[in-house]
Amino acid sequence: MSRSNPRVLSTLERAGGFASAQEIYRLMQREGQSIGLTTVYRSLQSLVNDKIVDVLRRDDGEAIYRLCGDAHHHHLVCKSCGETVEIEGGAIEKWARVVAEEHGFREVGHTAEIFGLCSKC
Amino acid sequence: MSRSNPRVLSTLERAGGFASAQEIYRLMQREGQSIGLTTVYRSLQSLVNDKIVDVLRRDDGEAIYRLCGDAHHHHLVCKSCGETVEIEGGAIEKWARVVAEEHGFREVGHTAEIFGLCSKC
DNA sequence: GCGGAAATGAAAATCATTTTCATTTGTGAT
DNA sequence: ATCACAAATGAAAATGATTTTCATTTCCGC
Repeated sequence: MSRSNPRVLSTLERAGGFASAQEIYRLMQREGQSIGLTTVYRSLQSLVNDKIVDVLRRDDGEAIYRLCGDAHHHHLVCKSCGETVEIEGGAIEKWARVVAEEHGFREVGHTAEIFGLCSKC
Repeated sequence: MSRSNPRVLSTLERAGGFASAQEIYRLMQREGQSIGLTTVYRSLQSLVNDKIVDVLRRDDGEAIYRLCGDAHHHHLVCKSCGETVEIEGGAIEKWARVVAEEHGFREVGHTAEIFGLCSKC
């Protein structure tokens, strides 16, 4: 077994609590930290086992890791220029919980994103 | 551009309307149908573009393709067994529209998915 | 039939992720 | 300090899904 390398968790936090393994690796490289990709993967794996972070999937299938219990938010993204606004999702949280309960689901999470054209585009 | 090979759609239907590209390919092989993996991927891609099938992700990141009615809906997916329930998202629709308007966005769309463990898992 | 566009598929390329394995580091006992 | 051994590390190879390339085949309209 292996333990999580604390620098990985710290980097994930610094990344906004939301990043892929590759991104964390590149970020650490750029910061001059010496670490192997293998260790990044192993540390994330271990953080997931310990339920310190959550795994989600991007649309392209890449795994993204998110700090658990992080007040999570959603994104409003411009299709054209990519401008992104972080938004609260109070309504969504409740909707997800209610719908899941109705169908007997437990340990529920969700993803939601809104996209459109921003006022400038 | 390429059109969907009808045998791919037919196989997806026969598979219970829920399968990965690799599974569809293997299934067709086993049935003695001659087809290339590339064509399977291309056909599925095209079916997705035409909104005849939906793409979801298994826990391991593999893409699974699923027949779906064309009414806009969301999914409640079991993280463990993949069971999927189609759900109405009335609350989401409104939320997305309101939030987008607040930030001056137009031509708004959204994605939303709920995942958890179903009662059997 | 002829010619070009679309479809096909084998093989190579890509990319995230996992595995292997040899090396390094940390720790506890002596 | 030193020895012994477990845990951690990371480079490189392996894996597996998906995409790309490209040469060949099939289809269709003329």
